[in-house]
Amino acid sequence: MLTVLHALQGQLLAAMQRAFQEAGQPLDPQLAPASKPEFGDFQANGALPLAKPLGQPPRAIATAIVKQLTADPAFAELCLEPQIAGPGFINLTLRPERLAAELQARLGDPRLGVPTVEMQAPVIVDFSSPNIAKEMHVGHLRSTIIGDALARVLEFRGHPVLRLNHVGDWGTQFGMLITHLKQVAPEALTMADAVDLGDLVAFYRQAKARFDDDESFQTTSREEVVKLQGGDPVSLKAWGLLCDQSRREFQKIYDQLGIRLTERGESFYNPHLQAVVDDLRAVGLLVVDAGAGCVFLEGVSGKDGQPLPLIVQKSDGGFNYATTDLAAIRYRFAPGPGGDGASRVIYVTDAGQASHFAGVFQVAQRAGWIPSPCGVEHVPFGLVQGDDGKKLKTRSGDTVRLKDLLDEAVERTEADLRQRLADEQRSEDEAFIQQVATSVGLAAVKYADLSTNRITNYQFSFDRMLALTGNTAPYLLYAVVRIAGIARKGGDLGAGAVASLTFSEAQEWALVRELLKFDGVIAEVEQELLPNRLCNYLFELSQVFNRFYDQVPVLKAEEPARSSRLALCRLTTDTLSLGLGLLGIPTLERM
RNA sequence: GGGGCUGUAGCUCAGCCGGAUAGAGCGACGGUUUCCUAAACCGUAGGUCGUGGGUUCGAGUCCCGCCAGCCCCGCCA
Repeated sequence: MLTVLHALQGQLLAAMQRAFQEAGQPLDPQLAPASKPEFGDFQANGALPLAKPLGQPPRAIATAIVKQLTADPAFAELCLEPQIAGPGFINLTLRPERLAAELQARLGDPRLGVPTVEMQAPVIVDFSSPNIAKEMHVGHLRSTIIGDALARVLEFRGHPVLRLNHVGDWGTQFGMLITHLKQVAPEALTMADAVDLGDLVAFYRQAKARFDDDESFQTTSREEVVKLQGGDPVSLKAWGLLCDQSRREFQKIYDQLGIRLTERGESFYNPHLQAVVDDLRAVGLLVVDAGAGCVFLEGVSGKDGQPLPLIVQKSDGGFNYATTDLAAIRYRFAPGPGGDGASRVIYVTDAGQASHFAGVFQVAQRAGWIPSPCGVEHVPFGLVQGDDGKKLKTRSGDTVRLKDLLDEAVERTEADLRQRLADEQRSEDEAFIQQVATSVGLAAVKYADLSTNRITNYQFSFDRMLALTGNTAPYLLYAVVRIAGIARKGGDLGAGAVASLTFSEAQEWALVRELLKFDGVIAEVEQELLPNRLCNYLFELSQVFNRFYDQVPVLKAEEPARSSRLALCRLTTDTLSLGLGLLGIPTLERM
């Protein structure tokens, strides 16, 4: 309905100009979707702010606007007679035939009315980013799920999206890992093929334990870091083996979640780190303080009111994460072939890194690495908390492994499903049970995360996310299943445009109006980067559909109502499937 | 000390650029099954939007103070 909205916006503004062109006041129709169904489809609040400057009652102003508006034949074609309500709101209701026409246009449209962007510069979404040689844990859950959903929405809008996995594949911890590897599995370094190093987490723990206890191991580890940074072939080979092993483990999770990522770890930027510091020096931003290369931040002061530095070169000459992040920004905005030529770079990381990114972005900005119309954004999200409101931990107090968390969701779903089958005396084969349990379980985890505003902390609860009622994945998936049921029972949902759509019931019109909101919601998510807006919409759509399904017969209806209702079913399932798909959630035929 | 985020119904959360009587879901209570999957639907109860000021036609929303919780603050990421 965005095109309708824009048309109305123009008509309202023109009407206001005709009515009050002498006023010399800024005119804004303040057009918005109606706050309640009884107010129609849209409301224009623009009369109210004019009351004082014009010295007229707001309802009189609204009346004057409406008079001009109704004189516009284009408006009369779109809307019924506007209503003035309350202190001076102008309520607009679209003509039923316009609504039906809008719906008709979406029936044959795989994009469901969502336009494709013209601009073709790449958008980078930086998300997930686990550390090599460590396991993915609950801390990676939100970044991975939210980042994937945002990437999908941007891709759907037509942006070329680069999904970057900025894995932690460099740093001092590799000294001890490589030293340990060389001593424990020297044969791995001489073999041509990748070897299975087994449980990397245990491997990491062993290396860490030795590093903490054994002084000579520490010394060797430190020397190993230097060798690695110096490009020693054996050290590099060992490093590569560790990365490969980690990569295989990460990939299992990504496959399970259906998430596609391009790995480009921190090490990728190593060749560019020195240039970052050189550039900063060249533009006069670099200050050496206590031996460290710093850029002092503007508008950020520390304890004694002194400006706070961003350290880009340690006093020992080494680089740190700020250097790497700066190198990444510089590379991502730089034109090809030595850069990505991005127009927008989005970082999906936890809110705790907000000040770090603010500092890095400021320095990149001042260094001139972010070209003018382009933008860099931190997309923060809150902590994952347990039922107790504290950071989520296992019963023994350990960090929750992502794999365990996902497995438990699937197991719980399976147990639920088996119970239900028994209660209903339904019989399904094993493959069906596994498929439904996996699909619903993972969908529930994703949806629960995506459906709350990402900025606040998120309270993780299997019971809530797997509930079959309320704003949950199972509820939405069930709406899709119901429509699939109608199709199985003889409803033809595959037909093209229906000759004429006719609606008579309130539930039908409610569904029509809800379906037409889809394009606006997508535009909002693209701009605000808030997936919960899409979740809320899909939940409301499911509710409106369930009301319709409950109260209005489809298959048993007489023509022409039957075809029109089937068209509503078809558009509902298409919208839910597309919307859930953009959240990374596949739908089911039966459950 | 400085900075950031959060505070809305018993619980979990929405709330768009400041707009009409602040909304859902869960839980509670009460209904609905010859009928497309009741994993659903309908209804009732439940609020000093942390708090005190300010801005204005109008504030949950914007500004200032305060309270509470969480997070960040020089060589980890």
